[in-house]
Amino acid sequence: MTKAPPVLAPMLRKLMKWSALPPEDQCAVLDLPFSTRSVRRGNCIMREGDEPDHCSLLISGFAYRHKTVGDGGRQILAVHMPADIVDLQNALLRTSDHSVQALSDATIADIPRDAVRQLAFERPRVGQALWYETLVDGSLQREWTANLGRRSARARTSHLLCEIGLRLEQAGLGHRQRYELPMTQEELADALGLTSVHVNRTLRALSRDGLTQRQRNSVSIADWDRLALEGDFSPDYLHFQDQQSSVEAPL
Amino acid sequence: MTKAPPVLAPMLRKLMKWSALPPEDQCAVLDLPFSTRSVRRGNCIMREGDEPDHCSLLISGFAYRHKTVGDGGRQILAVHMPADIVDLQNALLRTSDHSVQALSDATIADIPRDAVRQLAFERPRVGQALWYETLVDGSLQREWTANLGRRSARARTSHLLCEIGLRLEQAGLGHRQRYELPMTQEELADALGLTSVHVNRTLRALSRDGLTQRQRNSVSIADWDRLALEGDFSPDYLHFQDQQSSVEAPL
DNA sequence: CGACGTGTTGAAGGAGCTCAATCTAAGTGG
DNA sequence: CCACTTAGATTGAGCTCCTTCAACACGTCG
Repeated sequence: MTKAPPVLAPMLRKLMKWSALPPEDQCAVLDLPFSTRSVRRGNCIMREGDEPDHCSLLISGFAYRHKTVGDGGRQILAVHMPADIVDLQNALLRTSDHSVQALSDATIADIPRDAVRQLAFERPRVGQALWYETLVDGSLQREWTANLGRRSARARTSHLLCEIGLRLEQAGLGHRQRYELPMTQEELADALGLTSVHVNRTLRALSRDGLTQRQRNSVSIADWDRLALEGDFSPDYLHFQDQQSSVEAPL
Repeated sequence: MTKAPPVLAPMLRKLMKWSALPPEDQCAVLDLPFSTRSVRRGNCIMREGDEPDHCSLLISGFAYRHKTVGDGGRQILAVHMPADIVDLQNALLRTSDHSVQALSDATIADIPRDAVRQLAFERPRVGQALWYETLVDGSLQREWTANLGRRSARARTSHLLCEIGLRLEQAGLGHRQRYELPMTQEELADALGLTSVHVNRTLRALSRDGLTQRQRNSVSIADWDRLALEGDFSPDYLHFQDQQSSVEAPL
């Protein structure tokens, strides 16, 4: 369906981290049917209550999952980067329980859910890798929950900056201490369970204290160790240690 | 390994909700090797950082998952009831990223992780049901995140009481408006990201306003609709609608 | 240029926290 | 059966972290 680097190659690379796949399994992944689409910054990739017949892979750009609560507030649940399968749950669950929206202009590959399901069960090794994805996703969600529930604004913010840096680095998309993150303070606030005003003050304070700097969309972390300490960040929950080629991301 | 009602029957019943299993798959589930153990209230079933070689099924009693953060605070991530597989993630992930502790005296069945993995991939229908479990678990975790991040103490508390009621009812363990919940206000506080003092005041206020009553470990919800409204509770995220025999739990 | 989205800052208020005392009920041992 | 203990619930007073409201600054883009 495509030429040199196949569109689904990033997905395959990601799955291979969890278990080595024989060539025929690799081909099966790359040969999955899909259709791509472009989404502009701010637009929805999937909406809560939808009953999508496909799983979406983020090819380029950033996105986030979120829920809207009764009083109109929005809670961002996760931030996604290229190669993330943003809604693997659609493979089995009928109704989407949250929305996914683009943080930047993005490209999506939609893979029919039946194809994903079939792949998972005809090729157990691929299925296992997909299950891994789901489980690690759950681990991130648990840490996010703890972050919101039991840390101060300053710690929450530090933690988020560390997490995103490390994930980007791990995905080969940048350096943990210097990366581009297309999120406004308003969006950061919704991710952190704070108001944009308070995020502003918190970022300002981190900057004043020589921990980070931020201008436009770029984040640079001046003192990783101190930021990790302040953010109570320890990367175990990312489960890098479960990966095959533990390239390792020593803290 | 056992006589009349087999120990793993509750697990099978749960999995069957997601997809009808042929008799031989059912037998395979019931024939899983396991060993049981008793855990006293307050004791650990699994500890963060452990590398367990088994998945634990909660046979009787209540339990909760939690993480400890830097300053000693504790965040409860989920509450579990009989028939829940409290750590399916151990089937694949090496290191546990959170702890599981007993809320009441409890019985656990430990199933070797290799057996779970093998079952999942030799019997795709069972594998699919297990994957369902993982995905629904993720959905609950997302809602929990939103609850902590964007709702007031009163709404959070109401939401939790609704969720647990409905899940107990769904599991055939009680009535949504009247159930036993062996949690102290301290534990509720750690689940809600609040202090026990504030939980006390909030519960008191809910009681004063005629929404709920609580004495010792029993919860009774006087006005379900109003509590659900206050708690911004809508049960879609529990994914009952994805179940086979939609016995349905109409709100 | 004017408008809009985003970031920045101040001042005031409030939801929830801390600290600390008191109350209650269920053990537990004599 | 009662004194004693103890875990948990309850309540008050004061404080603080974060929110709300509002104004202003800055840059981009029509």
